[in-house]
Amino acid sequence: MLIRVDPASPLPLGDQIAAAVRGAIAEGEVRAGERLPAARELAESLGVNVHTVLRGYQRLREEGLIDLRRGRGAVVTGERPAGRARLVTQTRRLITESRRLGLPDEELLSLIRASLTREA
Amino acid sequence: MLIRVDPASPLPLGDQIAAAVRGAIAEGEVRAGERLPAARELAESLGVNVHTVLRGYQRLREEGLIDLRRGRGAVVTGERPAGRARLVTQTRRLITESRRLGLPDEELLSLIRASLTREA
DNA sequence: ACCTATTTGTCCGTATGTATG
DNA sequence: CCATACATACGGACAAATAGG
Repeated sequence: MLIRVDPASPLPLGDQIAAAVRGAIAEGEVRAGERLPAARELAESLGVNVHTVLRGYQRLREEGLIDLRRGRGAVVTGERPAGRARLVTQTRRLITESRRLGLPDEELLSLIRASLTREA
Repeated sequence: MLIRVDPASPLPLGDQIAAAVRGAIAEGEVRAGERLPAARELAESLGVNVHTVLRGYQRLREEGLIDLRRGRGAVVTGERPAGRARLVTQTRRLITESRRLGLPDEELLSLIRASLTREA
C-alpha cells in the first residue's frame, strides 16, 4: 500500500492519510482482516508525526472502515459477525424509538455518552 | 459555569470537560447563544492544556451541542427538548450487550453514529 | 498466572496557520 | 490592520490494552 502526502496541500495531513487508506481499501489493495502499518511506522516512512497518522486512522474508525485498538493496531473491517449484527439491530431500534419521541440525534448521543461514562 | 476535573480519574480529561459542559447546558446553566469560555482561558483555570479543552469542545461540536469556530469561540446551539427518560433502559441494554461482545466504547459510538447518518 | 513487547490513547508543551470580528 | 481564538502539526512522555511466550 503506497501512501504519499503533500505538506503543501491545504488538506490536513491526517485527512490525506485517511483518504489514501480509504482508497486503498476501496481498490481492494488491502483486504478485510488485514492490518494497516503501525501508526509510528507509517509516520516515520511518511516523515510526519505519529499523532497525524493516528488522527487519520481514528477518522477511518469513525467511518467504520477499520477496527482500531490498543496493542492490536488498525485492522480493516470485514463481514460483521453475528453478535455484531444483533448489535446493529438493537441500535436501529434505539434510534427509531428516540426519533419517535422527537429527540434530535445529538440528544440521543449525549444520552448514550452519559450512560457510557456513568456505567464505566 | 463551574467546571472541575479530576486528573486521577480514568476518564480522559477532555471527556470530563465535555461532560461538565454538557451537564451545564442540560441544567440550563448556560443557554443557547451564549459563549463558552475561550479554550485557553478554561485550560488555564483548570490547569490543563489547551488541546485537552479543545478536544472536549470538539466532541461537543460533534454532538451538535455547540458551534465551534475559529476566531469566534464556542457558542451553545439551540434549545433541546427533555423527556428522554424512556430511552435509558434501552440504552443500558445496548451498552451491556456491546461490552459483552468486547467492543470498546468508542466502537459502539462509531456504530451508532454510522447508523444515525445512514438512516438520516 | 506472569512477564514482555507491541501499539494505540491521552496529555503536555510549543509553534505556526487561518478565519472572525 | 490588528487582536482574538480555534486548527493543525510537531515532539516527547507515560498509561493502558492486547497478544504471545
